[in-house]
Amino acid sequence: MAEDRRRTAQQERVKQSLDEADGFVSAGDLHRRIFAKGESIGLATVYRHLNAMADREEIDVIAVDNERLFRACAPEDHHHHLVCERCGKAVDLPPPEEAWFADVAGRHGFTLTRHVLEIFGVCAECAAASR
Amino acid sequence: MAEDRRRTAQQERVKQSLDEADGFVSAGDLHRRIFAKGESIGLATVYRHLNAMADREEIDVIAVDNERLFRACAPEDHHHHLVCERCGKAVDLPPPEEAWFADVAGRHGFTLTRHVLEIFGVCAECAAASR
DNA sequence: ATGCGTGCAAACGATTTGCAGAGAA
DNA sequence: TTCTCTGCAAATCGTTTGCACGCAT
Repeated sequence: MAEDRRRTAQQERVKQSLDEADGFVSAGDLHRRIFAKGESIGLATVYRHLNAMADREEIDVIAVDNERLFRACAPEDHHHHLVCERCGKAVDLPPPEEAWFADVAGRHGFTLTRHVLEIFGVCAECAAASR
Repeated sequence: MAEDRRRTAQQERVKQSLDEADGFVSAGDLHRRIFAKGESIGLATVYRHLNAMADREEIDVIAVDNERLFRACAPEDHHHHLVCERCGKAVDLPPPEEAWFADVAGRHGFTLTRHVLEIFGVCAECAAASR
């Protein structure tokens, strides 16, 4: 069954780092973050755990440009982010428009299953630093 | 400027084949379709035109898994789609909320660079077929 | 001891780029 | 002629996989 999985340090590192990262991160990002914490892991292993968790639907995945971004899935506090492309800082966004999605979907005869919204930009500090 | 572009047969082939393809197609698909019509073109050239048109926002691009899909699209009905998870059918979404992104970003001191919005669901037909 | 999990490097598929030659202006 | 566009092949990039070894069970 699905329960013959082993509990390992790497498993934990990937999951924890993904939790710490607020918002979407790429596999490479995550790998870098883990090393930044002084811990070690192979890039391939990061991918393997990321894919495994995605298969089990424990995390969210979106495809952007030529890479995939992963995010710890927290169904309850489902909200969106405004992410700084320079420093990675993320700001939570209020979900007032949440209903709009279901509305639009329904208007086109669709049954809504999931949606993803991420906004990227450059925060005031980074903008000031680069000039 | 933008007007020192030359008009070539390849340019036309890419654009026309994209028009003929109903829905989203990958660069490789398009390349194959062009050959299927007895015409010829280099794969790199297909990519170059696809990217050029995408930059000019003459076509739509969505990232799925590890590849990008392109589709002919009128400049007015800008971005964002409602995608059926079963059959892949994509419906355009009106952009009335477009301004909301820049607004929210600005309110947090961010300079907007790009945003990702994906809405997935099951279309009426697929919903009916699966029951 | 048994076999899943890991690291490394090679393999891969999609996309990009360098460069010399072809063709539009 | 001039200078952009094209084709081909090599180069990148993100991701996956083969294989031998280590470690959890």
